Amino acid sequence: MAPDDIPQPRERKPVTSRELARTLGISQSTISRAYSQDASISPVMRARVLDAARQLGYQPNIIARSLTTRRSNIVGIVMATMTNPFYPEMLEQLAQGLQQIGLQTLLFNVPPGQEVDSELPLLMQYQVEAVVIASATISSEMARVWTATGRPAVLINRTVPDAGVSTVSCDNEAGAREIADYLVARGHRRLAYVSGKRNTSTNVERERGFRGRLRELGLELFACMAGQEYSYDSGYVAAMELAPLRPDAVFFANDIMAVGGMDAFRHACGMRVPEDIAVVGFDDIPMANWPSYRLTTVQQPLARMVEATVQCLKDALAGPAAAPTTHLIPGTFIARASTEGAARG
Amino acid sequence: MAPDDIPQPRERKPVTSRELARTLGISQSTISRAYSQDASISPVMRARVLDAARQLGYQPNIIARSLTTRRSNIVGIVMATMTNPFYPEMLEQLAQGLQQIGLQTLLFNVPPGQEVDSELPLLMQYQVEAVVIASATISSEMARVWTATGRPAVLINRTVPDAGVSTVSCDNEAGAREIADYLVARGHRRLAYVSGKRNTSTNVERERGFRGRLRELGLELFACMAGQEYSYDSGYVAAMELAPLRPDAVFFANDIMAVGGMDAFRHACGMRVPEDIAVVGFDDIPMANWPSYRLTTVQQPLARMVEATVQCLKDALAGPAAAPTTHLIPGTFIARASTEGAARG
DNA sequence: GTGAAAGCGCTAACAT
DNA sequence: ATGTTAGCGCTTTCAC
Repeated sequence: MAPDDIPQPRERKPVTSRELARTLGISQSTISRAYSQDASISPVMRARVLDAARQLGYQPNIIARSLTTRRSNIVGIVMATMTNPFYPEMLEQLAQGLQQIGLQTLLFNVPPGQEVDSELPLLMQYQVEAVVIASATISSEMARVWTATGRPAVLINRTVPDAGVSTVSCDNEAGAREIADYLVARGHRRLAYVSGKRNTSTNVERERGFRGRLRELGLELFACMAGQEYSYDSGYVAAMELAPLRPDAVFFANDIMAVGGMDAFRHACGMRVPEDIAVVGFDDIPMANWPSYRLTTVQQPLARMVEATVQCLKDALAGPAAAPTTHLIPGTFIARASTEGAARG
Repeated sequence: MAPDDIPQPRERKPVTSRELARTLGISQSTISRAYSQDASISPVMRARVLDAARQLGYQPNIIARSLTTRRSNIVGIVMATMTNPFYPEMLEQLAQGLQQIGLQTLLFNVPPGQEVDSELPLLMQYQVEAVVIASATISSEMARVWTATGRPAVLINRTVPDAGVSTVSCDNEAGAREIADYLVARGHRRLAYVSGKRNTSTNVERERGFRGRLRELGLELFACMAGQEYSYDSGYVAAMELAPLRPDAVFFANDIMAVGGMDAFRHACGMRVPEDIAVVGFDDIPMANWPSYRLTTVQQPLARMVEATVQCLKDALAGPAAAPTTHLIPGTFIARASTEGAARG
C-alpha cells in the first residue's frame, strides 16, 4: 500500500493549550489564565500568549472548559412545527438575544405527532443550562422532572399548572376580550370562533376571553369551529365549514389561520371581507398588514417577550436557583380593513 | 447567618457514572460499557446497570464523552435573517433530518449586517463536527480556514469558488431559463427581472439564466431592478419603481419578493395580474399556491436538498476526509394563474 | 467479562 | 505572577 493510500485522520487535531504552553516554554495554566478575565497574569504575558495563539491557531475548547466549570453556556430551544410565521421570527430574535449574553442555542425540533417530553432526556445529556419551550407543550410531569434538575425552564406562550417553570406570554385573554368588545360595538351579533390546536393554553385563553366577554355583553357565541392546528390550511378548512352558517364575524385563534380563512371566504365561498363577514386574527404577523389581507388583530409584543425570556434566563443562570417568574405582557389591538366598513349597528 | 441563608448551589449535580458504579459495587468502566453497543459486557450486567441508572436518574454526560471520543455529534447551522419563508421550513427539516442520524443542531443566527465569518471561531470553539450554511454567504477565505480544520462544510443554495466545501443547490440557472422560455412562448416581450440580494450566487445564477436564455431567443431584458434583499418589502418597493416602465412580465428573484410585487402592482399601481402584467417567482413556498396569489414559479426540491445535505454530512463524518461534493438538483416549473390567461402571442 | 489506570483539554485550588 | 497538582465525567487501553 502506497503511503498515499493510508487514510488520513478525518480531523487534524486542534492545537491544545498544553501544546501552546510547550512551544512558549511556560505552564499550561498560564494559557488558561490568559483567557480568564480576572486572573492574575501580567499584561505582557497575556499578550505573548494571545499572540502565539493567533499564530498557531489555538482556541480554547469550550466543551472541555464546561467540564470543569459546569457551565456549558448552551440553552436548548424546543420548537414544534413552524407553520405559524410568528415562530421563526421569535426563534431568530431569541437566538440573537441569547447570543448577545454569551449563550448558544441548541435547537430541538419536535416532529409533528411527537411529544416535547421525549426530547428532554437528550437536552439533559447535552448539559444544556436551561430550556426554552416555544410553540410546543410539555406535560406537567415532565416539567417537574426538568425543574428537579435545578435547571431553569421558560415556556413561551404556554402555561403549565404549578410545575415550577417560568412563563412568558401575551395576555391572550385580555386581547380576546378586546376583540369581543370591538366586534360587538361595530354591530356584529353572529360571532364565531375558530379554535387553534386543542388544549394549548393560548387557545384556551383566547377562547375563554372571547366567550366570556361576549357573555358579559349578553351574547352567546354563535358558532365555534375546531381548527386542527395553527396553520393556513387549518383556517381554510374551518372557514369552509363555517361559511354555510353565515356568521357575520369570525375570530380565528391566530393570524395565519385567519388569513387561510379569508382566502376561503373570498375565493371559495364567494363572500366579501369585510362586507359579508368580518375577520379577526391574533399575533400581528407581517402578513396581517399586507394589502391583500389588512387583518384586524392583536399584536403580540414579540420583542418584549423575547427580552423577558432572555432576561429571565440571565437572572436564573446568574444567581442561585430563583423562583420561577410569570410574565404576562399585554398585546395591542389593531383595527384594519378586514373588519372596518362592516359596521351594522 | 442562619443555615437557610447559605445560598444553595444553583444546580443539583447530576449523578455520575462513578457514583452509579459505587452504589452497584462495580467498576466505573463497566457503567461505560453498558452504554457502548459493542463492548464486552454480559447481558445480565448491562441490564443491572441500565436498571440502576433508571432508578437513580443517571444519564451519560455526552459532553464529557465527546472529550475522549472527539465526536461531539453537534453540527452548526448558520442562517441569516429568515425573511424568506423558505428558510424556516428548511431549518425545520434539516434539524429533524440531522436528529434522525443522531446529530444535534447548534443554531447560529447571523444578525443583519454581520458576516458569517465572525461566527466561525465560535463554531470551532464549540467543537461542532461540521457546519451547514444556509441563506448566508461565507467568504472564500474563511471557507478555506474552516476546511483546513478538516471539518466538513455544506453550503445550501450558495456557492463559493474552489474553497473545498460541499454545496447543495437547486439548478437556479436552468429554472430561470425555463421561465424565460415560458414567458416568451406566451407572447411576452417586455420582460423585467427583479434581483434579490446582490452578489448572492442564487441571484447571479437566476439572473444569468434568465438573461442568457432571452438573448438566445433574440430578446434583451427590458428592465432590471435591484432588490435589496429577499423580502416582501423589497419586492414591493422594486415593483413600485418598475410599474411606470410598464413591462408585461416580471421575474422576481424569489417568491416572497414576487408576492410583495404582486401586492404592489394590484393594490398600489392599479394593475391587474396577470392581465396587465405577468408575475413569476422562484422557490414555490406554500404562499405561492394560495388563491390570493397563485404564483407561477420554479419549485425548489427542498426535501431532496435537505436529504442530500444530511447524506453528505453523514458520509463526511463517517469516513476519512472525503472530497467535497457538489449537488445540483433540478427544480420544477409550475405554471399558475399569475401568468396564465395573459397570453398575447 | 470485569477492574485498574491513564488521559481527553480544560479550570481551580494550592504552592512558590 | 507563575508553576504544580488534582480533578471535571467519560472512554479506552491494559491487565487479569
